[in-house]
Formats: sequence, structure tokens, C-alpha cells
Amino acid sequence: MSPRTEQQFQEIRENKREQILEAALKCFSTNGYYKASIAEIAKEAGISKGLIYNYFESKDVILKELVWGVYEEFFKRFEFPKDLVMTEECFVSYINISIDIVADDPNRFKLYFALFTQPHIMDLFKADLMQKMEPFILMFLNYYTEKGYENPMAMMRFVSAAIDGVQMHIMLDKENFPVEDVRKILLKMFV
Amino acid sequence: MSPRTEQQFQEIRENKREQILEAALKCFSTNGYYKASIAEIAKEAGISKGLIYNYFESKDVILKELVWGVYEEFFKRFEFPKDLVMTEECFVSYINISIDIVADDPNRFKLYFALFTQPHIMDLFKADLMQKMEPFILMFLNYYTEKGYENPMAMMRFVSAAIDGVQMHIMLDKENFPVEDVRKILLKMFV
Amino acid sequence: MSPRTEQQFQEIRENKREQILEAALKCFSTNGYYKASIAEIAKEAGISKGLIYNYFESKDVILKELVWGVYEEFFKRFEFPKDLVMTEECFVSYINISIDIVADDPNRFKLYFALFTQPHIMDLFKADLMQKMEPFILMFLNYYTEKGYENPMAMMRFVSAAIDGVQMHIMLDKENFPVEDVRKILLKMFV
Amino acid sequence: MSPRTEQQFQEIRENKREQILEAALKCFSTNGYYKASIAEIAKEAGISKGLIYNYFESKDVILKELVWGVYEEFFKRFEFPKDLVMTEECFVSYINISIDIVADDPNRFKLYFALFTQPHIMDLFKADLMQKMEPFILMFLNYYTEKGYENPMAMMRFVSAAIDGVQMHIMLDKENFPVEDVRKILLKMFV
DNA sequence: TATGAATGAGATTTCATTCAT
DNA sequence: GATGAATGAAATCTCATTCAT
Repeated sequence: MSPRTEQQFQEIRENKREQILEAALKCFSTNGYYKASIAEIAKEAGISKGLIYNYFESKDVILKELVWGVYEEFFKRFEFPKDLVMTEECFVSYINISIDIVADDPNRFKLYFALFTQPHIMDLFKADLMQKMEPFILMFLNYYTEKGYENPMAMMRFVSAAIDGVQMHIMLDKENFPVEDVRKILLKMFV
Repeated sequence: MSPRTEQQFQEIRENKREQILEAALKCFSTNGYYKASIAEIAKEAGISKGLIYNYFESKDVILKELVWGVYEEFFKRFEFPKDLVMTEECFVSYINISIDIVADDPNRFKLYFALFTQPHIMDLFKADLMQKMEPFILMFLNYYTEKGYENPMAMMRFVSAAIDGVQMHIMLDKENFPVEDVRKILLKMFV
Repeated sequence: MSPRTEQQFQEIRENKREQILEAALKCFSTNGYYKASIAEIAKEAGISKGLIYNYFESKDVILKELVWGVYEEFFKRFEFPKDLVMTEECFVSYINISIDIVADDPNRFKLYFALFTQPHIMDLFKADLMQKMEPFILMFLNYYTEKGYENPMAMMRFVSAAIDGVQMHIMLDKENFPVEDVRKILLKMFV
Repeated sequence: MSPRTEQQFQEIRENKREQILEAALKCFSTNGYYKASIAEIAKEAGISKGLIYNYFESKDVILKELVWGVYEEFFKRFEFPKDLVMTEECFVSYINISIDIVADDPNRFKLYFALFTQPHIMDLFKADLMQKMEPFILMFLNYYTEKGYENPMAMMRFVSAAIDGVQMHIMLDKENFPVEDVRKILLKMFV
């Protein structure tokens, strides 16, 4: 019989990759990164341990990919304003996306949060993260400066913190958290 | 030399306990709970591995104690209002303590946060945590109800989230975070 | 296109075999037998892992073939004297071939040497090797007996060892080893 | 009960170290470095796998220690001549020690030889080895220069090679190799 | 013939915990 | 109370080999 075509292999790989990432997400969410073992992920994905290493070179890398997914999702949804000047419309969009991205997939977001408490994992991202966040910081700073706030830097830091806090609460207790009502409060207070 | 009294023994034990907890805090903060080993903690504390088990029955328990410390510190500082009715003064105090407790010891607080991303550790606390937090929830709910807020529940959740967010940012970047300015904003906005 | 003839198929197979052996030789030489993986060899040969097993039944067998190549090369070059009586001319030829065979392809020779330190690999050859070497041993023994040496057996063992030593040094450091000068010394001393 | 004294621990460690090294030597000799597993070494030593890592940080390190043993043994036995000028007496001693060191412990010597065929292992030593050998090279070179040899460099290389070859043969077949007779030949021919 | 995904056994290594002293 | 050697279970990762296509 003839071997599979290049494209068939591509498809298999693509699918299996997703399958593994999904399984890993589930395991990491259930047990945390360290307690979740490769064996468990393999079982969850219905494949052998060895195969995972055909797709990802280490456990760290799997985590990395999952976390990057959060960023990518954000940047896919968020449209940067022209000239990097933040408009009200853009701010609204920022808040909405920040909320939606967590509400849509709290588990994946949990991984993102794990970064901040686990130095070993944090190290994997720190540099990239800083760089990505810089433009936002500047835009918010300008926004509150223009609005005539007394202390725009503090306001910016506070708003960032508050949004992160909301994200965290949604992540921890999506069922009971009044997402829509809080969204309204956020928009009213900060924009 | 005369044999030590019972009380002297107690003191020695208590000091050694503190010594171990301090070492553990340092190691957990530096490397994260899982990467920090008992051997490392023992070395940091200047004692043998075995002795640690004379004071704590497991690594988990050490973490537990450290995290409980955060609560205890909070409840030591916070004076509950009479009748559990939150006054403005009391609210101010709540916010101030919430901020100070992090700013005074960000590393210890990091452990507290780690809870929320590591299910295994979370399980150690969940029940107790819920119970402790309930009175606050009710007080804040009443507070905003009395103030005539349209949606006091949402407001309460938002405020909690925002405070947590601020705590997180202080924890991550105490050096640069404008703690005092943000404290003012918090008080102005929420009380 | 006309279908390939049986002979053409044979040729293709033979070429592919050589291609694999060459790749394996390169990998084994670079990384050693155990560190070199089938995947690596396949990549080096520009084929798939699976195909290797179409030509060789195991990694061990590839090594075997490579090592046998060293013997075969030797026996292809060396012409046994009539009656298995060693003449001076024949001795000279033996020494020359022994040197040339290493100098021409030190890497392949390295595999041959590896045998002697890796019992697992040694086992693959021991019996055959002994048998092949016997006639030489007898010829050298006679040679030195006839020359009137006091202890021909010891002399024979010494000469074998010295030649092996020279081979080893050429193998390890062909660039700097004064092959031709040492060849002269060998011939002068032993023949 | 009181804990063991520092010295008691020292003793335990020293003994266990030797025990492990001995077991490792046996396993490496029997099966070769790669086929010999830590599990096997532990079993041979009558201890748990884990304990080995209490004494040696990796399998590589165990090998390293064993091989260093060969050098150390040599340098312990060999007394460098004054001014690094080789005398006949010193040369005799060099040859004798070279032979004895193998004959006394062929298995350990096998490890030393393994270096030359396994790049991964070779890398662990190359630099150190080169440095250690340099003085000998110079001394031999001078020796044959002074004796008026036509090509002292080639002679030196040849002698080194021959001695190595003899060592190899002793290592492979100590039972049948006429060590004493060959020793005599070596001394007569080279000194 | 040819491909590379998939397996599974086994390797090294780590480390919380126990225990004899 | 104190020590650190010792254990043993489990984790990550590797890789020769098989097999569906």
C-alpha cells in the first residue's frame, strides 16, 4: 500500500497536537501543573506516554503552548487603535475582551495565573510578557493623562489591577460571579 | 547545669518551629512549592532533614501553616465591628489592612495566592476559607445595600475583586507599585 | 516507463543498503553506538526510520555489518601464502595492509575497536573473530620459530599487540601520527 | 539515643562509596557502560537506586571516578625523574608500571580503553588527559633524541603505541597472554 | 517500497519520608 | 532532640521497533 501523503500526515499531527493540548489543559486544571503527570495526560488523551514527546519536547513546553494560547487569543480579538492612541471605544473593547477571554475558558486562564506564583514557570515567560504589555501601559497612561486625572499613573495601575482581580474571580467561581453586572460597573467606573 | 524547665523546652521548640517556617517561606518563594525540597529547607534553616519531621508532619503541613499565617495576621489586625455592621471607618480599616498585609510581606502572600492556581493546595483550605470569608461578604452586601446601590451584590463582588487585584500587583511588583496613591483611589472610590 | 527489471531492483536495494551503512557509520563515529539513534541515522541517510528495518533487522545488525566490513576489507586485500607458510614478503604485506586499512578509514576502524570494550557488542563477534585469526597466529608462530627466536610465542603476541597499538593510535589521531615513519620502524623491527 | 558522630558518618560514606564504585566497575565491565543500568549497580551493591544519587550525582560521574582511578594509580606508582629527564631506570619503571597496572585490574583498565571509542565518554576526559600525557611525550622524545635515533618522534609514537597495544592485549586476555615474556621483550627492544 | 505516527519497555533521576543511632 | 543515610515510589524522558496506510 502506498504511504500516507504529506497532507494526511499534516492532518494527523495537527489533530493529535490539539488532542494532547486539550488533555493537558484538563489535567493541569484538575491537578495543577506539578501534580499532573505526563502519564496522566497521555491516558486522558488516549495515547501512549512516548507519543507526547513526538509532539512536544517537554512538559514545560506543553504548558508554554497553553499559556501562549491565552495571549494569542487576546491579541487575535483585540484590535489596536491607530497611532496607539486609546479611544473610549477601544477601552470598552479592552475590558470586554478581558472579561470574555476568561469567561470563555476559565481553566486555560488558570494556567496563565499560575505563572505569577510559580517562579519556575514565570521564568519561562517573563521577558516576553513584559514586552507585550508595554504598549497597553502606555496607552492607558495617556488615556488618563488626557482625561485630566490627578495621578494617571496610579489610576492606570489601579485599573489594571482591578481588571486582573475581576478576571481572577471569574476564573475561580464563574458559576456564581455576576459577570454581566460587574462588566457594567467596570465600564461605568473606568471608561 | 540545671536541667531545663518544661517552659524552656517549649521555648526552644517554638523558636525552632519559627526557624523552619521562615526557611520554608524563603524557599517556597524563591522556587515555588514544588521545586523547593525539604533538603533545601533544612539547609536554609541550618538543621537536618529529619528534624523537620519532628516539628511538621509533612511538607503540605508546612505550607498550610504558612498560609494560615496570612489569615491569622489579617484577623489579628482587623477588629470586627459590633453587630457585624460595617461602618465607613471599618471599611477604611479593611482596605488599609488588606494593603498593608501584602506590602509588609509579599512573599508570604504569594503562597496565599498560589492556592488559587494549584488545586491540590486549594483543597487543603477551601472549606475553612469559605467559612471565614462569609461574614465579610454579608457585611459588604449590607453596606452597599444601605448606601442605596442599584446592584449591591455585583458591587460587593467587584470591590472584593479589585482589592484582590491590587494585592496581587503589590505582591508581584512592590518596588514599582504606587501603593499609597492606589490606596487613596481605593478609599475614594469604594468607601 | 517500462517496469524495472529484476536486476535494476537489486541495484536499487544494494545502493540503499550502502547509503544506510554509510549514514550509520557517520553517526556511530560521531556519537558512539549507543548515543546514535535510528532516527538520526535515517535522517542522515535521507530516508524514513521504517525503511531501515526493511534493509536491516535491527540496530545491532547494522553495527555487525559495518564491523564485518573491516574484516572483509582485510581479507580482500591480503593474499594468503601457499601452504599457509609466512614469507617475509607476506609479512611485509600484512603490516602494510594493517596500517593502510586504518589510515584509509579510521572511523570504520573505530567501530572495530569498540568491540573490545563493549561486551554486548563483543559477543556478536567473538566466535567468528577467533576462528578467523587462528591461521595468522599459527603463521606468525612458525615464522619466529624458524627465525630461531628464543620465545616465538611471546614474540608473536608482542608483534600482534604492537601492530594493534599502532592501529589504535592512527585511528585516534591520524592527522598527527607519523604513519610512514612508523611503518618503516615496524618493518625493520619485526620482519 | 544520640545521633552518630561526624566520624561515624564519614566512615559510612567512605565505605558505601567504595561499595558503589566496586559494584559499578563490575557492572560496567560485564555489560559495558551503556548496558549497565543504575538499577543493576544498585542491586549489585545491595542498596536502593536512590541511594546511589546520594553519593554520585550521575551515572557519568561514576564512570569518571572509576577512570580517574586508573590515572591516579599510575601517578601514584610512577616517580617522575628529576628535571623531567628520562633515565633508563625510569623508562624501565614506566614500562613495568604500565604493564602491572593493567595486569592488576584489567576490568578497570577496560573502562579506560572505552574512552577511545565512545565520543560521549571521551569528551569527559579529553582535555585533562592531554595535559597529563604531555610531560611523558617530551621525556620520551628527549630520550630517543639523545640516544641518537634517526627519527625520535616516530620512535616515541611507536613505543607509546606498542605499549598501549600490549596493555590492550593483557586487558582482553590476561589468562593466556605471556605477560612476563613480553615484558622482557619490551624492555630489551625499547630501553 | 516507503512513511512516520505510535507503542512500550526501560532508563535516569528526584525527593518526601522513615529510621537506626 | 537531632542526624543524615537509606528507601521506594513515581516522574520525566528516550528510543528501538512495529504497523497502518
